[in-house]
Amino acid sequence: MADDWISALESERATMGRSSASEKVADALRTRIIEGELRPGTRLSEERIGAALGVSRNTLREAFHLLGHERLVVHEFNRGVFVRELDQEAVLDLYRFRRILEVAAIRQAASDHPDLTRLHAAVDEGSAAAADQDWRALGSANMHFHEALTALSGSRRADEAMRQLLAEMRLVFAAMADPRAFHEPYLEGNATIAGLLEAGHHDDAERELLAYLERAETQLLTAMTT
Amino acid sequence: MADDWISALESERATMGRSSASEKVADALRTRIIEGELRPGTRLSEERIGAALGVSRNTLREAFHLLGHERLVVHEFNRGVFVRELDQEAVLDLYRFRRILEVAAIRQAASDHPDLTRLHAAVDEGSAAAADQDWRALGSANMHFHEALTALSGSRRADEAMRQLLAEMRLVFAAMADPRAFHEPYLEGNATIAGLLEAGHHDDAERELLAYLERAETQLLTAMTT
DNA sequence: GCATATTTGTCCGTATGTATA
DNA sequence: CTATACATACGGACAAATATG
Repeated sequence: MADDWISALESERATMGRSSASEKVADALRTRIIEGELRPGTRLSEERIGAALGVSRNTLREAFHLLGHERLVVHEFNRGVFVRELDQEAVLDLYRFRRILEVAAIRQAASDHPDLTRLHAAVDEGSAAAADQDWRALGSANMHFHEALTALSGSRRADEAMRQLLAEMRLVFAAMADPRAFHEPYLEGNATIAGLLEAGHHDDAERELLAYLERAETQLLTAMTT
Repeated sequence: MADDWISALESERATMGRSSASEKVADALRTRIIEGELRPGTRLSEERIGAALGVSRNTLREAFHLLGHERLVVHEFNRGVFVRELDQEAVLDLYRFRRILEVAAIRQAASDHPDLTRLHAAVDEGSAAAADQDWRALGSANMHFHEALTALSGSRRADEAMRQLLAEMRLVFAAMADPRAFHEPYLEGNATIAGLLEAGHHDDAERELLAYLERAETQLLTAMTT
């Protein structure tokens, strides 16, 4: 059947005993969206999901708001809540914003000379994941790298904006056929950028990052046309 | 029959009829927060406000979520929602992020050579407000200028981030004793930046902007210590 | 520290309005 | 056009957490 995911949701009921019910519901739905189990475009019916999770519609609506805040779902008035679908224009804007945040972080690092251990840790995490051939972990490590890079800007808001942005990018990644082919090439790029920053060559690091983002963007866009 | 009123109603429908009850409630609360009528730190009781506005608690809670997304209120679990209070650290981060967004916009403008009419319009709007001695309008014009400046980056996300950021800054402005003394000096700075961009002197525009933001930031921070 | 009152978190039932087959 | 399914919104209820005396 096409909606096996709804019966799979029922197994979550046991773990949802304590603390903010709406957040628990949001967590359950978020992982299923990020894992690609809930495909973009599917409508999230209040009645059916509420019944499956054993929560009231009020609580469920609060969870929908949380996910809407993260842009993982879109709310259409009087029509319901749908898993977000990213079109090419959305991906373009995602990368425009990434360039703004990550370039600003590198330039800030040029004057601050901040600690880079988090950045190197993310590179190591990626190497380990690649060695284990765990492509999902490799994707996570890649995101951790860019989170750590953005953190160099010293702005919590920039951090949070990047976290949100990367969560949205998972919507596209989940639809990618071959996660290895997509994530693996960027492992070397991350190491290069970290090395250049460590050596104080911030201009080179910026150039490498921009080339890196350009490659990733075009690769994603061409994958979306097919 | 003279049923002109039907078409008159339909024009209303385009603007008003689209909004849900929770959005209307959020609008009402937002203006009261921005105008300073609801001071930072005050708790927004579900029961009292619900009764005052004639909406149910469920609807009111949805409105609270909307305002929470805009960071105008903070939600403390099992305690309620409060009008957000910005401390000095919050203002520091606000300005850190403004520098990132606005500097990125100017650098993008240096390569894109985009249309600057919106920017000049905001400057004119400020001049008119100053001539009318309407300091509230001057504050709005100032915000429109920075929105228009950020728009030069070409990123919708950057636009939205700046809109949110400026809405939060109103929380501090509302607490300022003398809006004239605060907003008036920046009118000249806006005109200078717009002129430098028009002339293609983007580096000078960036320097002027950074000095401008530095002044505003320290002025706000010192005003907050008293 | 305790007992009380208040307020939020959550759920339920229902009525109304809206979209779609 | 009708019928069905669904979202929106209301009001009441109770448990749990918090604030107050």
